[in-house]
Amino acid sequence: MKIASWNVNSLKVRLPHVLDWLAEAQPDLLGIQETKTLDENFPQQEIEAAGYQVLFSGQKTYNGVAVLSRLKATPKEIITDIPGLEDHQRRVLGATYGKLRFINLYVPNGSEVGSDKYTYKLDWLDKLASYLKKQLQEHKNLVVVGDFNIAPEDRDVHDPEAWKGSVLVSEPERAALQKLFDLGLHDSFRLFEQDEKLYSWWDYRAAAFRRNMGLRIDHVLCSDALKKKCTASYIDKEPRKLERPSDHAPVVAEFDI
DNA sequence: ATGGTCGTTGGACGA
Repeated sequence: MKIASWNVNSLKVRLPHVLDWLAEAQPDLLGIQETKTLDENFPQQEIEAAGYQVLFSGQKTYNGVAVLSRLKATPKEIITDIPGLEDHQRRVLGATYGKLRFINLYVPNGSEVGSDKYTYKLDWLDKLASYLKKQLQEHKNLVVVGDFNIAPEDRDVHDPEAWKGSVLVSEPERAALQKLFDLGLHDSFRLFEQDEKLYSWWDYRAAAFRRNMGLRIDHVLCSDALKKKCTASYIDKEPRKLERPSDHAPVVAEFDI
């Protein structure tokens, strides 16, 4: 089973790239973030025509998440919020497909360390950890994907000195992500030997992609049981090379299930 | 990483 995550930065603009990538990569499950699309405008027909069933939770202008599946199972136990977290921002979409629990997240960016948005991010991650702790007790096979807006380690940052202490890499953010790892959620990417300087996001500015000035902030996390069945994990840079790309690349993990 | 661009929107704001 092939599971992926992609922050598309507007599904309206990126739909052609998404449809091309579905045809090319053929993921079984894809979590999409930053659809920036109201549910009433969601391109459901086009995605279903590509052979995928789809769930979505959107809002105007900002945020918005969707889950695409070509599995036979009907999604159950659908959630669009973290229990106990009052949030009008559409950042969460979870569903159970057969024996697999799948949660797609668009973690808050945090803007700047010390800002209100940063506080919101840390609080959001704290509530998320409580929820995922319970989810792990209820679901042996749990996959949590998304744009986490956190680079776990310095090797996930093109220039750690320049980025030191700033949003996306700050210690409180990394501690919040580490807390998820400590619950027994594994960064699938690090289960395998990887080349150096592999990232999932590059700023649109300053020709950052061409210069590979990126961060690895998009992740596929998996529970213990799935860690044992994970056979590959990688970042597909190809869509980032296209005309009018998202600033993020799809991240992929494969499981022998 | 001085800023540098996108996307949404119709002037900023968020990332």
